[in-house]
Amino acid sequence: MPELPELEICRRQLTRWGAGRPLTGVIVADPKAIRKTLSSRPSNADPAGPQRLQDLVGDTPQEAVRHGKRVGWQLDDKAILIHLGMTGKWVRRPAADDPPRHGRIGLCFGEHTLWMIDSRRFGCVCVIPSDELDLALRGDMGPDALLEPLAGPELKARFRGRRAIKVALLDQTTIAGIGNIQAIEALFRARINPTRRIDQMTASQWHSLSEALLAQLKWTISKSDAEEIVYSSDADAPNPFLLYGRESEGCPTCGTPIHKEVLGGRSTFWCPTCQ
DNA sequence: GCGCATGTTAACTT
DNA sequence: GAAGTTAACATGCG
Repeated sequence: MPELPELEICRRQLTRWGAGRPLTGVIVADPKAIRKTLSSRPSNADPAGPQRLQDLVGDTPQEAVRHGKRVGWQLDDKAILIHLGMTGKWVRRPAADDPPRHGRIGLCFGEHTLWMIDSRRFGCVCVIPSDELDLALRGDMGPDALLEPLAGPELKARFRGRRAIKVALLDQTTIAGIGNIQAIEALFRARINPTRRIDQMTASQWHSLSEALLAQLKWTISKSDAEEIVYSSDADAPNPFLLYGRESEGCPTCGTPIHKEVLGGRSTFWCPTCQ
């Protein structure tokens, strides 16, 4: 379930599981998961990708890094660039196990194999030269919402046009890392209506939003971290969010039924009273 | 069978 | 052109 918090967990896990250990093998269960550039389309697969990945065997990865929803993992003179799409995640399994369901790419470190599993196949990996990693990670994205948080005035300055604030938050070129759920929850924390036009937001609202974004991300990360130390099937995990997925339930603050509406093509939830 | 899904982006429409 | 909106991608689930 990847937005910025899940990618931050992914970064920590890859580091914990593989940094400083030589890569002993790779398994390409789905060649189309390796693309020339980060792309959500399997049709953009890199024909030379499997060989490029194979060539990394023997190299040793360093600490993984992250910008927005992208993760980079530098090895000796190449780097792996990772995007998890809608349904990707990494798990660690004993090397002797069969490939997990929807396992796409396996990175072997002796006794264990790290698997990227991704049912919907929007996720991908790329193998690039190390010196291209920084540029590939950042691309034309805005500052990372967690590592480079903006105060109210700076935040306001980055938002142009008249779009609804919730739609603008999902635009990665403005701020990198905010997805649909984090946008919904942060706007509730800031008590801002998701349909509010960005050119009509007050200085006070930009300030609230700035604090709410950071608090929301940190909260989700701390929550996931505790749960994800031991990986378990996340099939029917309880919904930990205040508004997301709770249409018609009572607002946690005032009890008003939560409103759901599609904004910018994605389901959006808010409290008609508090926001 | 139908509707929906946490991301990205090509293709439309204003 | 700019800006905003929708459909499509591939697949599973309730």
